[in-house]
Amino acid sequence: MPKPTFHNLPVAKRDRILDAALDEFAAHPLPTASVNRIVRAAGIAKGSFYQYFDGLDDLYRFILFEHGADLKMAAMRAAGPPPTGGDLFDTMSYYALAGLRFGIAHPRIAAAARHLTAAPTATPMARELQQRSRTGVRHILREGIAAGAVRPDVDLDAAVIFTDHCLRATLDDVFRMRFGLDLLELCTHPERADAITDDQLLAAVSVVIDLLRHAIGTGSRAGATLDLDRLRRSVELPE
Amino acid sequence: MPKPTFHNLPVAKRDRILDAALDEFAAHPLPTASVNRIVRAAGIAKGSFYQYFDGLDDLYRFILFEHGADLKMAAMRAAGPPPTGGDLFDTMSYYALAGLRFGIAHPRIAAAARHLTAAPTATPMARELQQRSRTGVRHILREGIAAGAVRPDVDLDAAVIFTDHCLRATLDDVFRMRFGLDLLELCTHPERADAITDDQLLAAVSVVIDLLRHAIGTGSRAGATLDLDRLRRSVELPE
DNA sequence: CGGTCACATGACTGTCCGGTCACATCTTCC
DNA sequence: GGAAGATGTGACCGGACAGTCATGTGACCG
Repeated sequence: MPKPTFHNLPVAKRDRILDAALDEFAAHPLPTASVNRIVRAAGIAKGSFYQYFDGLDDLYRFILFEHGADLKMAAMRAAGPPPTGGDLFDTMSYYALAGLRFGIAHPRIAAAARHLTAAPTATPMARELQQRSRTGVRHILREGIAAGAVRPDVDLDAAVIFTDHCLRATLDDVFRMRFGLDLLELCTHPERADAITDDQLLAAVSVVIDLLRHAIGTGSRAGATLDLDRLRRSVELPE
Repeated sequence: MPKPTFHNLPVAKRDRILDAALDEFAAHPLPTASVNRIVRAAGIAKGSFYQYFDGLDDLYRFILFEHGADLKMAAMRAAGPPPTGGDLFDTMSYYALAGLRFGIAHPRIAAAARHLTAAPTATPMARELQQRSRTGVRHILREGIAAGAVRPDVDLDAAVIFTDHCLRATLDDVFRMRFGLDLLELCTHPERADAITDDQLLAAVSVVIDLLRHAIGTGSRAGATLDLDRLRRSVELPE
């Protein structure tokens, strides 16, 4: 956790630091990120950095798990509840779409998170992020099975891993392929996102969700509503 | 490419260097790998290293794309052709199983490759590895469509990405989950692989392939034989 | 006023790194 | 033998890094 000194900072200065940190973490995974570069970009003294944070890890964790998580939750909430009448997979589409939109609006956060999820060496932070995601997915799949939308004969553990990959890595790649747009490019050229229409985004999501639907769905368009808050509670680690 | 001096080396010395490099690349992705550590472990002078290789990239590329690729191809060939009578997905299982076995036998190579595929920043080498894999998958899917084993209405581009993720990342994770065994642990404790039976491995593969079958298969158990050599040729970059 | 406390600063230390190069050693061939 | 070329070597250079700390600054309070 950042030290109290950080939270006491004037907003402008705090934002300058967050901005520099986001730039750094979007461009570099934790092991190659540099305190020196951040303080240079933020225009603060090195000593000050260590008065705000315990170290890079501390800042990284704050950016992803507090700053980023808050922004994302707010965005999901602002999107409103999914339209009624769809089945479980329609609801998943809806949230996946909101997730994509969030990544487009905040490419640096998405890029930082991807550095973590993609890291092959399982750091505690990566584990935590993965666990959060998979706990949520498991929750959804269990509801799906109960509602008759998901085949009850799937191996749940494997299905969780599979669905998680679909919703994150595969969707990411399909997005990149369809729009020829890497997250990092989006960080430096945010205007490129303007060319993307909602229909195109939805189409990209649908392709992946359809594969998912065939893979684990029952074929009966059973309905299921995902309660965002319940989902969130299920995901959050015990305190 | 390594310089001729490297290939002229006495076998024992060359193997010492390869061994040290494999240790390093299994434990560290390219950006944090260190020449110093390698030469220390291999017991050679730093200057010698630069007489064998242009730099770390050079060695990394050699390890993955020559040394590793040769070993893997040999292993696949040694496994023999897939049993006849199965459909396309059975054949995929067969090769996926051979791939898993290779990873167990050569965990350091598999770990190094994963560092590359997982890296979120698309280096030229990562791109090349991904392209090789996806070209092969595309080849397979097209044959699958022609043979009636794969739904012709799938979006081919998306299906390639999807299948590629299933066969590599998802399978990897399912393996890790089922056996509680990370690749890196396997590097340091190869004896742990002894506890794994072929049946268990096949079961892990089958779970993933079944999801894949549901996702993109037609349901008709159409047969298709994958010719390893033709596949390899389709994957190799034009020279 | 003086004293205290929170924050700011950047020079400094010790470490590691990649890459070089002048020199040593070994091989080969005449 | 001895010359020439190939190979081996590690001290050395410049640069980057994380983290520290003595010193400075300014605000607040009695």
